[in-house]
Amino acid sequence: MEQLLKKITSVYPLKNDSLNQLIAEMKPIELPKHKILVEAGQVGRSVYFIEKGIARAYCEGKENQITFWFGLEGDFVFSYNSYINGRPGYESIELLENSLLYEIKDNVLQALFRENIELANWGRKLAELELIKLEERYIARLFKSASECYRELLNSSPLLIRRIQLGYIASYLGVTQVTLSRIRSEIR
Amino acid sequence: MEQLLKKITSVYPLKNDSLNQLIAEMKPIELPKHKILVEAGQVGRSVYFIEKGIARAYCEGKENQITFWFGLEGDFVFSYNSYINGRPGYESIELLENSLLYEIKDNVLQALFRENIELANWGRKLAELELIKLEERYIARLFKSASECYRELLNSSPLLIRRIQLGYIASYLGVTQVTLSRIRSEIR
DNA sequence: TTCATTTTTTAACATTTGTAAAAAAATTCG
DNA sequence: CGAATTTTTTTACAAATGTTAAAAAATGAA
Repeated sequence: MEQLLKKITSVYPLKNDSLNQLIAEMKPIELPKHKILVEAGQVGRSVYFIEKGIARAYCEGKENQITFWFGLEGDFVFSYNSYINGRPGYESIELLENSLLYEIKDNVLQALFRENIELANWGRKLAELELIKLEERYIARLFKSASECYRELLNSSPLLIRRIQLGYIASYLGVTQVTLSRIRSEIR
Repeated sequence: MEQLLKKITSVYPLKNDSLNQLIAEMKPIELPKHKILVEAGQVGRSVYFIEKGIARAYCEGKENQITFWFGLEGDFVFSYNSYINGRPGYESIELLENSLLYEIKDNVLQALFRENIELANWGRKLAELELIKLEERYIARLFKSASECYRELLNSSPLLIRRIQLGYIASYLGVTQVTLSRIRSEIR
C-alpha cells in the first residue's frame, strides 16, 4: 500500500480528497505465477499496480512470442489499446511470479477522470510518463546494439535479469536467445 | 485551420467554449525548410501542429544522426521530454519542407489544462494517442524485418517516401542506407 | 535425492547486414 | 542550360546475427 501511495503522488500531486477517491477504488488482489492478466484479442477492463511481483507483455508471432515490456514493483500495468481505446489489444500480459497487485476497474477510473480535474490531470501525467519511458526505450534500441542494451539492463536492473528467464529478455532486446547467450559469454 | 479543428475534436470531443479557448491560443506561423523547431539539449517551449509540411525528429549519434519520427500534415509536434517534464530533450526536430504550422506556447497550454477539465482530458487523450502510436511502431519493429516495414510504409504513406530522402527513412527503419537500397532493388 | 523437464550454452554453417569506396542518378543554383 | 553538389545505387569484402541441433546446466516434482 505504501508503495502505491508513493507512486500515485509522484505522478502528479493530489490533494487528500482526490487521493482518497482514487485509492478507495484500488482493491488488493493476489494472483499466481503464469496468470494471464490480459489476453490478446480481449478488452482488458482493469488497470493494475504491481506491489510485489513481475509481469511481462508479449505478442504472439507466427512461430514465436515476442516480449516487449516488463513490469516490476512500482509499475502500473495496462493494455494500452484497451485502456485508451476500449479496443482489444494485440498483447497479452502474464505474471512471472506469484504477485500482489492493486486493481482498479477501467470504467471506474474513466468516471473519476470525467469528474475530478486533479485526477484528469493525474491520468494525463500517467500517460505522459509512460510515453516518455517508451520513447527512451525506442530510441535506445535505435542507437544501441543488443550487447549495449544488455549491459545497461544489467546495471540498471540486475534483479530483473536474475528473476526473468533469458528467452524473454532476448526477445525484449530484439535478438535470439543464442545471440544473447553469446553476449553473456563475452562479458564474463 | 480546418484540418486543425478536425484533428483537435477527433482527439477528444470538446464543447464550443473549450474548443475556442484552445484555438484562440494557436497562432499560425510559416517556417522554411531546414528550420530547427526544437534543438536537442534545449527546452522546447511550444507545441506545433502541422497544417502543411513535414518534420523529422532525430538524435545525434557519435558519427551519425538517427531519425526516429516523421510528422506529416495533421500531426502534433513536440519534444516529449520538454513538453512533459520541462526538461531539455535529447532530440532535435527539423522541418523538411517549407511549412505552415500552428503554435501554442507550452505554459499557455499547461494553464489551460489546470483550469479546464475538458481540456485536461483532451491533453490526456492526446498523450494516450501518441502512446498508442509509438507502441505500434515499437512492436512493429520487434516483429518485422526492415524490408517488411519498408513495404508497409510504401503502402500506408507512399507520399512520405517520395517527399523524404532515403537516408532519413533508412535510419527510421533501423538499417543503413545501403541496406535500404538493397531492399528497394528487390521490390522492383 | 533422483528422474524428467525446462532452460541455457555451445557449435557449425547459412544468411543478413554493415563498411568503405566508387559509380550513377538526381537535384540545386548561378 | 550546365557545372557543382547532393543523393542513391552498386560492388566487394568483413562482421554480426540467425538457424538448427546437440550438450550442459538448472529447475521442479515425486
